[in-house]
Amino acid sequence: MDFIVDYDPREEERAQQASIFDGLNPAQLEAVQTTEGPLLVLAGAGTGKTRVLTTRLAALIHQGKAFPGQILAVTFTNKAAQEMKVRVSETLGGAPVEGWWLGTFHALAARMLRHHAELVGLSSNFTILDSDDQVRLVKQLMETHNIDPKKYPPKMLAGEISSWKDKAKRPEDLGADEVGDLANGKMLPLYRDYQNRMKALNTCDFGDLLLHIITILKDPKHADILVDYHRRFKYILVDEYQDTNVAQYLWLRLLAKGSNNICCVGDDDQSIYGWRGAEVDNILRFEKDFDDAKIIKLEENYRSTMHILSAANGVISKNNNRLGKELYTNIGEGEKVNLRGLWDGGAEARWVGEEVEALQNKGFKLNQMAVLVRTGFQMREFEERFIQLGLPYRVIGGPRFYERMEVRDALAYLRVVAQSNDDLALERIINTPKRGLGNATIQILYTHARSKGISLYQSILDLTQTDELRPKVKSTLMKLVDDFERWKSLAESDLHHGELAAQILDESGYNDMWKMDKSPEAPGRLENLKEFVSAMDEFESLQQFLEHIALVLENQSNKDGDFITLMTLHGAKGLEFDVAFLPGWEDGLFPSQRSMDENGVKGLEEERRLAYVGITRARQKAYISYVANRRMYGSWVNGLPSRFVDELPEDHINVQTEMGIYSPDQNNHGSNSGRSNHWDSSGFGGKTRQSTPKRGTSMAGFVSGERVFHEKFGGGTVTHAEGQKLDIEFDNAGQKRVMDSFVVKA
DNA sequence: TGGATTCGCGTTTTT
DNA sequence: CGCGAATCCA
Repeated sequence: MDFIVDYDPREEERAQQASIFDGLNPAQLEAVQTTEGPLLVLAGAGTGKTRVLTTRLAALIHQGKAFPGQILAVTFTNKAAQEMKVRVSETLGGAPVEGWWLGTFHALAARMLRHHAELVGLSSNFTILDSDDQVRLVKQLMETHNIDPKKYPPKMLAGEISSWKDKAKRPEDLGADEVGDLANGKMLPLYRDYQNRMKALNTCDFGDLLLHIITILKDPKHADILVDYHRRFKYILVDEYQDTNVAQYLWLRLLAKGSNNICCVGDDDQSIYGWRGAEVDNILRFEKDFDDAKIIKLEENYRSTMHILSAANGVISKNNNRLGKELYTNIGEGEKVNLRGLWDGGAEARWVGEEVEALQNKGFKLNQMAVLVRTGFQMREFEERFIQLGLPYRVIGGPRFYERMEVRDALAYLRVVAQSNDDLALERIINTPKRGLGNATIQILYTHARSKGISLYQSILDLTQTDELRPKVKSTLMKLVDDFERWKSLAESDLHHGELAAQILDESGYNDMWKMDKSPEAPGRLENLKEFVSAMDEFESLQQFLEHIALVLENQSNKDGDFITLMTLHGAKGLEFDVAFLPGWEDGLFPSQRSMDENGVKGLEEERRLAYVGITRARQKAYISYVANRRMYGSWVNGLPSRFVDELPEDHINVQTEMGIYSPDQNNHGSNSGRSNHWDSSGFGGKTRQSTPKRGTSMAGFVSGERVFHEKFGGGTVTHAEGQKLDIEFDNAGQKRVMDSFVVKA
């Protein structure tokens, strides 16, 4: 059986010699050693949860309780899977971990599904669509259903379908009340068609990987399959449990019902992927579904100083929907969290730059500093400033390698070679590079394909036998299928697929297209294509490579050198830095207005968890800042300090201010200030704001050479930098009211 | 068909 | 403002 990997019996010997449990605290030890039955480990930030998981895994093997192949270790991201592999391997003295059931939900589900694909109408070489393909498919289907893409953006409808899949709902599982009247009530037929089309194309989207395998495992007709997996997996380990969606939960539950030995590790306070289907409720359900479940909390933090932890605790304690943990540390008091209000985004970037340089002089390494922003556009100002200062920085995020246009194009060629029924891939590259095959031609091909119920590729083969197409078009298409047929036979020969890819890119003219291109990105794209080809060499088959690139491939970020890191708060999860800068704490930006508008209290609480994640990234120093003026989408927007600023516990904060900027008064600026109930008013951002400023906004600007700071917001007391106090009442009708303005010397 | 121009809109991000 | 998509026009 391919999934069983023997372990080296000398491991036990090694275990005798060096205890892998050294240095674990009692709670961690208990979590590691409670190997029988369901266990939920609630582990706060920086409490060593990954260590618990890896130690546990290693211990199971060390102690001979399970072979690697009998352990299902599931993580949420590839990064986490990678880290786990490395650490387990280290603990086991360098044992290889290839072939273990250790990986992400999607990768493991895909692996299972390959064995049983025919049971859901697929063949085992199905390809995996990315979200871009999904949207294009939805868009195509919308046409046949007469759904207006202007009224209903394809992206939105694709999102709706994905969210059903996140909940493990197939079209036939959806009740009338669950469908809603989106797209004039045509969502269900659209979803049904979408699924049928996917089967015809022999593809899965990400949601399908889990959906299909759940369908199979649940089916009483295939009870033997589930029984088989139950026999295989003696232990199940799950990381980042708070990020699981319903489908992932169901999958886990189905598999865990065999041995009942399931250990989940997570932190409800760090659930920041709710917008993508994660359900914190899965943590609560755990106790219900596994009635003898044991719960262990890890609350001792080994990362941050007490002031930082207390600041984080203070903020997160404002969330009502949480299980409740209070982190503590023995590291020491440390420094208070620095809080600073500034004039605008430029000033904020300059200030951060100054602090960074000062810290460098004190011996802090750039590698141990990070600027963590809520949204990507905030990065620009920091980049500009860092460039001016000559500070080396590294931006994490942005488009991933395999999301780049040229990589996806190259991939599309290979997908057609691997599976010529992949219409979406073929459509992508049929006229890339330009071959003179425009919309009109593609429509003809599609019409033919649809009427015959065949694939695009097939319909090219058909139509090139007739005279329905213009001679020029016909010969171009014949050349194209000739090429593909040749590449397909090469793929089956023993030509290495790396070489095959290189050949395809050359012969198709794709490489030339970029060589001719004068744009500044072109050289980089060629570089990426080279990398793409060399990445292929590491895989045994084209099939394996395609799966890897769809599910696994990471951005390679060079860790060498001393760089300050610039990334979003989401990207920072699981990382830690000596120094964390948290700029942009303005209401509407953070917490994000949209999150609050769309998801109300739930959205706000998720934003608050994001704040918690942000603060707890810092080991020694945290800097929080907000500005009065920020440039967004080309125009100036004025903001108030985030409500999270108000929530920072005073005792752990070192408040700094700058001219013309107020700092909130802790006593009078609280929850009944009128702000907290009004996230649904369009108080911030967007076009509405400019024409009708509402309560909750302030205005600031330059008037005749002097800085004038107008207050136009309601609620509470505001202290200005100069010590003036300004009492402001808010208008219950939500009307904007200029309460006062004053002049600050420039 | 495809280059040029206007339009419209704008989190976070994993697989 | 800046980018991608839709639309226009040769």
